[in-house]
Amino acid sequence: MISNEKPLRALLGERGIKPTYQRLAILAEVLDRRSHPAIKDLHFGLKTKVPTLSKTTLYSTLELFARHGLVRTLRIDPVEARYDGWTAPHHHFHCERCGAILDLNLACPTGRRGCIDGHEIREVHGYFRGVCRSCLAGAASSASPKRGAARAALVKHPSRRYQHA
Amino acid sequence: MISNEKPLRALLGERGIKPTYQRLAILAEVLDRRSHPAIKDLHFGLKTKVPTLSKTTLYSTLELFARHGLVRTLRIDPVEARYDGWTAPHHHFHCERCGAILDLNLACPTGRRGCIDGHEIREVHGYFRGVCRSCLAGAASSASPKRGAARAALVKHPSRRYQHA
DNA sequence: TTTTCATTTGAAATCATTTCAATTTGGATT
DNA sequence: AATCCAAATTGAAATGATTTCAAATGAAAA
Repeated sequence: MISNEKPLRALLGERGIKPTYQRLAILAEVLDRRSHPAIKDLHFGLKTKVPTLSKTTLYSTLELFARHGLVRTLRIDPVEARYDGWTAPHHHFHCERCGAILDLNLACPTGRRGCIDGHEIREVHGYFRGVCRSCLAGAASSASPKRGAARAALVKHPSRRYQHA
Repeated sequence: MISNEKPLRALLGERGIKPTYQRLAILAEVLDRRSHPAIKDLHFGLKTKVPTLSKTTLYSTLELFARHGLVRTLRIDPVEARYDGWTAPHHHFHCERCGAILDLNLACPTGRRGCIDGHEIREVHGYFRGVCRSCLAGAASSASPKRGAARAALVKHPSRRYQHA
């Protein structure tokens, strides 16, 4: 019952990852989302399709995927890891008001690899922080996120932490 | 008993921050370190000078400093926040072996401010991850850090998490 | 001195992440 | 189909950074 199952199986197969039901579902979910979901968002989103799915499996599976370049782990949110199914080089913006993480179109050496100062570069992240367009437009009100440098409120499709009750 | 106290007082004074003994000590410590210490490192490093210093004070004080541009909060280490007393725009490299965070000399728009795609940019971070020069040189052995994507061992001046017992 | 207000403190709570042992699964073999 | 085995999954417990909170302290003003 996983939509688009064929190409997903292929994606895993190419990397020698056994295509279990959970893995296919997780991969489908993370590739389908543009909002850079956190573990708990994926857990919530998958609970209908895979009711028994544990967070432990989510953690280990996403680490597996990241290791094989299927997803990127974003550490821009101080509270929790966010996952990105779009692996082409691009930058990210984190709104400190609503917590949304947005893709940025910006020429930059995110694709840069090789060595710098003798260090072997394996990942490059351009992290921009500030207040997003919607929040600037006065979009929403206040209700402070509990942790991190972020302040005020919600809007959009952010990590659940930033949403109203 | 805080070395270099005068200029530190000035730094705080300019920003209207009351120069308490704790704040002066914390500021001195964070400015003096090149290793991007975590809270626990600062706590450890200050315990002689300020034996009663609580982590709560460290957290709140560093947040205060960050808000006033005296330090930068780095989120490149998945486990804990690291603090940087060097506020000029520059990039960072995180070694996934030993956990060290190193400054990179690299022309890049870390200084970029203003708006992108309508979002107001307040901070820019260039995060590079990989294996540092020392670790590549076969520097140290193995003893896995407990969390994060990082694997193997220690070396250098990393967050205590990555050090041998 | 007394009042007042900000700062500091330590203990407890929160919560993402990791660890771990037990269970389940699915493929291979009989 | 039944059995076996290694890998995958699970849930519960542990870990540890960070936050919350109320009480204690300190320092300046009245």
